[in-house]
Amino acid sequence: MAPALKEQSVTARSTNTGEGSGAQDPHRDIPEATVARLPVYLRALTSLAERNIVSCSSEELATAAGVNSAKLRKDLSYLGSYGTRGVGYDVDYLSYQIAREIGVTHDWPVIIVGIGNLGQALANFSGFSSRGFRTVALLDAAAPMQGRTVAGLEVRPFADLAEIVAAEQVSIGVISVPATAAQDVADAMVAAGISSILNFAPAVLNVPPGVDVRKVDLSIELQILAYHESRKAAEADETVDNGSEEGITA
Amino acid sequence: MAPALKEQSVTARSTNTGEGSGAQDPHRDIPEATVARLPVYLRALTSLAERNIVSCSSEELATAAGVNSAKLRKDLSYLGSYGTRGVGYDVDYLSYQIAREIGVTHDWPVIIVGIGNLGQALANFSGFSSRGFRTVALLDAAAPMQGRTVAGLEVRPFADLAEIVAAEQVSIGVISVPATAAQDVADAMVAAGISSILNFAPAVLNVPPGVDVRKVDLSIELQILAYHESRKAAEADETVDNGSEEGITA
DNA sequence: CTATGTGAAGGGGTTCACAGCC
DNA sequence: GGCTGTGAACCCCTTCACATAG
Repeated sequence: MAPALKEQSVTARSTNTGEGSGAQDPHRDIPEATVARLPVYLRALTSLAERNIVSCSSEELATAAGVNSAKLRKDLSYLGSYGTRGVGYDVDYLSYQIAREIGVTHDWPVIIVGIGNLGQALANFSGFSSRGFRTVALLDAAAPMQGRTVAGLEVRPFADLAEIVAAEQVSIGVISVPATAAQDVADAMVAAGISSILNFAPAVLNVPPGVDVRKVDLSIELQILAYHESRKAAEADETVDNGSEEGITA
Repeated sequence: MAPALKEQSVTARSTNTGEGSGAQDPHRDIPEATVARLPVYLRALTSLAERNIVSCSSEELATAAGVNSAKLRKDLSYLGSYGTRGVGYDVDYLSYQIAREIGVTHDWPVIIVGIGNLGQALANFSGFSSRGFRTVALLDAAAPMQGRTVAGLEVRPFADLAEIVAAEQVSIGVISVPATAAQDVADAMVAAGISSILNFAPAVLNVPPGVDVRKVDLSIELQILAYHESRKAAEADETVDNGSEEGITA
């Protein structure tokens, strides 16, 4: 599972017109936890489609997505009733509905700032360019990188950021620079008009309200694993120490 | 209090062995959400220490970590009382206590399987080798990669996995192979004795109970951003449409 | 008087179990 | 009969507010 999914925006504009009646809201608000799983369902559906499966039950889709079926059905219920009782879901139809809800029926232009080892890997990552995103520019502040071609794109100077964002209507930026430079890059991105940032630098970013930041942090993930690994080791020791403790031994 | 003993599963799978008995002392159980933030606090503390700050309040540390102070204090309270009322926290002391709780007072050996663009970036990532982890081997199934040196380590055949894991006592593995190969790699890792996996492949992994899997998925993160970005656009349109904000439209 | 540590209240998310429809 | 869609119970996490200690 992805890291804790708190963190996201402050955009929290209460769109709640609410007052008075139960009038249908313009946009249902989907729980954040559900939003984080929709892409997983979409991928599972794509995988089923590739195997020429046209229809599936909530149980099957849930298994493919790695969740339980109750959760899957509850999640899908926030989008609407796209299944057929007693039958299941049409793979293509549900795929489209989820893609539409996420907003990836058309491609989003994305820029990557920081073309070091990680930035190059991201630029080459096919998943980027396939599922709803198109890398339109690579930027780096270091002169040696500039002008080189990575993944078919020329690396351009960081100073061109604002110009590119405006020209290509970019609203999503990826930061893969060292931690010390991350805040400056974020500031420049926000100033240029970007309102969603995916941050790979191990640094806390300060951004104004209305800008979303998601963080991917390798060493944090490893440390979380280490914590549980430590406990496993401790438990094993304990079990050896006082062999019993558990009644089921019989 | 001794809440349910139910071992929660951290990540996707891993229904831990329901260790019975209500022994509470051995290891207090720290909420998963808190565990996920401890590494963030540790990094913030390290950052403070580098600036020669020896003491800090919960407010200062919380700001550095990007959370609010109430949450920080609550989190730290699960570890014990390591602060001084009316004063704050000693940076070095608290750092050590958190590192000890996470289990990163000594380095964990890690192997990386799949030395493509991403694998090479991970191997070169200094954060890996600094904060409690040491990359001991790089493996790849493709002959052309084998024997090459990446980040000072020779790339070895995937077939050597079990041997290396045993020799180096590896319990944490990183998967950076294409999605189609990920499950096979995971199976081999588990068979070799690895019990924690960090998965970069866009695939759902099935692992037996007791094995932890954490997933880092680039396109999922982007899609979550896209969802919010779509809504921002929709809201902006709306605002333009019916210029009035609230209006009961009498 | 200051800032930590913590019961208690409040909100979300997951799970259950069944009503509703095919 | 089977499977979806969903209210309700349950549980965890966050936030508040203050007792507590220096």
